[in-house]
Amino acid sequence: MSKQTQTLTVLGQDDQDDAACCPVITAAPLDAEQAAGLAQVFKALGDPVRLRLLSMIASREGGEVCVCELTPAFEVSQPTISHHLKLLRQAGLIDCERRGTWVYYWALPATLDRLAAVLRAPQAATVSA
Amino acid sequence: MSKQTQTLTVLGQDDQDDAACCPVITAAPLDAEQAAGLAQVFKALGDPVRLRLLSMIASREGGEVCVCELTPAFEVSQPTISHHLKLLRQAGLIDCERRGTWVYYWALPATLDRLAAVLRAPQAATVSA
DNA sequence: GTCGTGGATCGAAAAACGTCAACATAGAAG
DNA sequence: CTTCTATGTTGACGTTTTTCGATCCACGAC
Repeated sequence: MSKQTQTLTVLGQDDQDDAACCPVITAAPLDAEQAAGLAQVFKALGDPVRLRLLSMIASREGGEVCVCELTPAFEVSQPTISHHLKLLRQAGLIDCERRGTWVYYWALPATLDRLAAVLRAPQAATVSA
Repeated sequence: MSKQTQTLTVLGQDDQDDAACCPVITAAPLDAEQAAGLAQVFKALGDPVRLRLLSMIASREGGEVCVCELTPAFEVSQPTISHHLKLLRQAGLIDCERRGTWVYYWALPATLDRLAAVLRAPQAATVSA
């Protein structure tokens, strides 16, 4: 199931060095390559249906949501939901696994955190709990 | 200059109550209205040129950048830059003012912070400096 | 006033996007 | 095997977006 189209890794999830790992918009101008990668992730968030899908998945207590729960929550067709889920997955925001008849999706919080870090102004310090 | 098309206020910049002010993606599913407003702001970030423009403006020490500095930094035409700046302004991410011959843009960090808060997973606590 | 420059606006063309109906695929149950 | 259900994929269509050249407006200089 995880072999469709390859997932983005533009945010440097694996090899974070020091500062090259996560650009911050308020710190320095993005170069074209960083901007292109980040833009694709933000673009994935730039649709109301995808935002609601992501929030339904990311806010789920158990961490996983079956597609059969997502589809009836919208007024668009099932192929459209499937298409949006694919885009969210290609953006590295969610992942999925087939278990029997059903497919379950979960959020990838590392991507969300890194996106938040890109936007965060430097006036607030973060302390890990 | 600030009378073109009206600026978005979907993030509740003015009247933040308690939790209704700033939805958090990992806390609860977004309703359709919240998602529509947030999607428009994220869509504004979903373009490489706009991301670079925003980072050039937001990272400027003095806080202001003249359009005459932004335009030659890209390989697209001046009307295109003007168009992207307009979209960023309609998203509430930047604002501008004409001063004599030139127009200066600056970032609106409150919008950036609120977007970051929407994405932030609950596992990290923030402490204001 | 006229002229020149910085920047926004106006169409228009090409590309990308969102959506659907139709079809394909994977697994469960007979 | 066949059949049924849950999802993903394909191809097409209408809409939106991105980009440009041409034009217009605001301002300073003269």
